[in-house]
This record gives sequence, structure tokens and C-alpha cells, in this order.
Amino acid sequence: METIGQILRNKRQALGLLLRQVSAYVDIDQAILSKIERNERKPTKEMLEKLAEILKLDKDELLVQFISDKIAYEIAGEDCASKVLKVAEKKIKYLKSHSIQN
Amino acid sequence: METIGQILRNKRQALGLLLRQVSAYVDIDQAILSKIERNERKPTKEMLEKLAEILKLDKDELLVQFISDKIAYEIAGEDCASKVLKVAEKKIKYLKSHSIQN
DNA sequence: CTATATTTGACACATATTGTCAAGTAATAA
DNA sequence: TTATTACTTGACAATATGTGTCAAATATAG
Repeated sequence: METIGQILRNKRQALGLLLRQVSAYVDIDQAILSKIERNERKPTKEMLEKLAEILKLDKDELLVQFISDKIAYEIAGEDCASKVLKVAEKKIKYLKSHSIQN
Repeated sequence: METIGQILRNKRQALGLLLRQVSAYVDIDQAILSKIERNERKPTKEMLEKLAEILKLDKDELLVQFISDKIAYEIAGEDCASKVLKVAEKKIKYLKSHSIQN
């Protein structure tokens, strides 16, 4: 089970790219990218899109990993976690079917 | 599909309690409770527990509603929402089976 | 050793969230 | 009308959280 940070680091290393090179492309400080790869900071969506580009990763898949990471982190400590997800799913379906905006 | 605010307001009114009375018990300003009931502010866990007590609601069920509300709100706008939940569930199971702490 | 890659922490800055308070609306009664 | 009650709203300061930048510290090679 890979975190988003691990996915990014593994792919970057597999491509033989340096933090410096990737962070330059994404236009962020390499310290930030280092922290993202170690899940110490969360990337923005813009960063994620640029990262997907340079690392040749699927943008949508990466977004799924990113958001699911965030949710898993949020509720992993709750012992009602799986029930939370079930209820959340129902709520989302309800929201979508009623076209309520963010 | 009730929001957490609606649940709280409905039950409070069914019990014939005033904002003033409930907020005093929970030890918050009644403006805050008013906002919570209209989903303008989010209660803390401590508030939620006190609210469950005075409103005779199931504490765990209320917590589930609270967290699922938050998650639904977070990702309802994503078109990959249901996939996100599936992946999140896997990650949570993984985290739990490996006893990784928050 | 030297050089290069990465990590870490401190910092200032921005943004978000919080509780408090007073003034506001709305409904009802006298 | 005026008074009273329940609730709502918005402004405010305080606090918390998140952000990028930078330099020093720590690997990791060569």
C-alpha cells in the first residue's frame, strides 16, 4: 500500500530524476518536494498535475491517491471508520443526484 | 438525507429545548450552536459528545454523521468521488492491520 | 577528503478557524 | 404601539494552521 509520497518518490527515482529537476519543473522549492515525498506536506492540485506530467503518471489516478490518502489519514483513528465511509458514500450520491454545488 | 445540523436542530426542537439551554449545557456561545445547527460551523468532538448527552442522541452515530458530512463535503465535487472512497477504505484497512498510529 | 543529493528546522508571511459580543430580524403577546 | 423572546448575523481579535524561503545539517557517492 503506497502513500502518495511513495508513489512520487519511486517514480522519480525510476526515471532517474533529481529533486532539483522535478521541483524546478513544478516550480517549487526542492525542500517542499522533499517533504511531499515523505508525506510531510501535501501538494496542491496544481503541483499534482505538474508532477503527473513530468513523472509520466496518470493525473486522475494520482488525484485519487491524493484525496484517498487525505481521507484515510483523517479517519484511520476512528473505530467507526468503515461506517463513516458507507454513510459518506450515500451522502455524496445524494448530493450529486441533487446537483448541489460546492 | 439529514445533515448533522439538521439532526441536532430537529432533536432539540422535538425535546422543546432552547438554543440558550443547550448551549449552556455544552458550554458554548449560543451563536455558535446556532451556526452549527445551520452547518455554518463545525462542532468539535467535545461539543458533539455533550450534544449527544443533552439531546439523547447516540454518541457514536452522531460522530459517524459528523465525519461523513465532512468527507462528503470535501469530495462531492470530484468526479472520481466513489473511487476515492474505495481506495480510502483499502488504505484504512491497511493502516489498521498494521497498527500505524495517528 | 570533495562534491552532490537530500533532509531538517527556523523564520516570516498568509490564510483559516475560533470564541465573543452586540446589533439585527422575526414572531408573539400585552 | 411597545416589550419580550428566540434566534441570526456580522464584525472583531486571538489563535491556529499552512505556506514558501533559506541556510545549515546530514547523508551518499566518487
